[in-house]
Amino acid sequence: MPRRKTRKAAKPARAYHHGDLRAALIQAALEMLERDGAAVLSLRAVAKAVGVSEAAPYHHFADKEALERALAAEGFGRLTDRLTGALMASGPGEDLLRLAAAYVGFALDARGLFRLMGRLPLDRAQHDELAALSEEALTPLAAAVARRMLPWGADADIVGFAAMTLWTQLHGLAEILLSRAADQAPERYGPRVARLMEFFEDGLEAATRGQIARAE
Amino acid sequence: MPRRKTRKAAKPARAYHHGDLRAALIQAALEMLERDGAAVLSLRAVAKAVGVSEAAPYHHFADKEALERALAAEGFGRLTDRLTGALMASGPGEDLLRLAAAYVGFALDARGLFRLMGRLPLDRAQHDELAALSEEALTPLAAAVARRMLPWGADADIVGFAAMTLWTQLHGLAEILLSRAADQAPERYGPRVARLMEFFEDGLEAATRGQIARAE
DNA sequence: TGTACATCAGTGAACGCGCGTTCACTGATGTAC
DNA sequence: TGTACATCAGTGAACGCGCGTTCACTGATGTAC
Repeated sequence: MPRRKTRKAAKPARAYHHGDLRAALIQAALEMLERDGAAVLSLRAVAKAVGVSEAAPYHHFADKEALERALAAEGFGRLTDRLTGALMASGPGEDLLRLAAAYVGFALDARGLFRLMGRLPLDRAQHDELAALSEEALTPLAAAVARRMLPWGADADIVGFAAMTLWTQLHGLAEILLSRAADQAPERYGPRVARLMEFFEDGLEAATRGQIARAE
Repeated sequence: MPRRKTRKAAKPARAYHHGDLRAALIQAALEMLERDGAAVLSLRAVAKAVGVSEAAPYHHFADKEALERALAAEGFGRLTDRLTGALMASGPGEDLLRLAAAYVGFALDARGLFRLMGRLPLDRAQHDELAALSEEALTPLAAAVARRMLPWGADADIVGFAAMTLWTQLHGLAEILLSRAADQAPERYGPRVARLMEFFEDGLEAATRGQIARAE
């Protein structure tokens, strides 16, 4: 087996150049986030976990908040993937329940990351990439709501509002579950999520009827 | 004007004994919470703000978390008061809207405190006083929902669930508004809250009809 | 193919900071006699 | 009413820590010629 000195892929175990330190820092930070919680994340500790000097991260992130925002971006991406996957895997009529389970499941599986995502400011006004990513996660929710409501004759405005309502509903439930350790077992929160979605679906029908009644 | 040396009330401006240091620490901490955010609250800074040594707070709070829990307790009390007041001041039919405005208003007026309340664990299983206080805040919500649904023939179970739904809904909306500075002007969130409550009320009716239909 | 060199991604040490908490102490207070 | 004393709520100094960030530096890499 010949040794190829110039190939980047054939790096020794502890090269001076890391290869992809940025990704490694994010990965380590994600792990620490779940182990220790979002409150105690530190750049130094992340660097140490990767086995690199304290100053090294500054070649990849301007400051601590830049790392946090990169982590949150990763988080919004994962949430979007999870919701999209849930929507795709849904049979007719079960999409809302699946989406709800996916949202709450994400919050509970990635508590540290979810809390970090929740505390960073999202300001669309200043071209915030994070704000855009957070809105992307809404897309599958909006799609499911539209699929349900449009055949009934709901207009786009009411569909959009219903999607926001679903989002705030799921977000509130997730936050509240995170505060209460006792409620985090699937057999505890599962029925609650199911019933919440029944309630929400009843509301969708009623809101559509209301819109039509007002139009007549 | 005679000087009364033994009267507690006639204390000099800077007495060795403070009088009510515990309350003063809480008060100062509440102010710092709103000024600097929940993330950077420190016992030392609170002591300094009150003008007392760094060690003094330990005569009143076992550790930092004890202070935080006292602050959160105060917060839940204020929230309960605010919701109760909103309910009392409501004319017929406007109670839900008023409660919603009160909940969101509290979150926005006391952002630091609200965030602190949201991140402390609430474990009813271990006789957590804070968990009990957080449930007290639900009472006015449940009362308003009951007032609405009971005349329609809803049973206690569905009323209880609807109250929880209202809570998660309002909590989610509040959290999301806190993340987005642009949405925090009353003229922005006011209509949203109103529409959310219309949607919720439609849901209440529909859920009650659903319950009755299932029972027949 | 070999070499000079610019560029990049690291290092290691340090700065200055604020933090939670503990300790032996002391001044003030209220009470028993 | 006066005094001794226990108790309480403060002080001030210190311990040890981890943090974000900066700096001058150096080793590795890729490229122009």
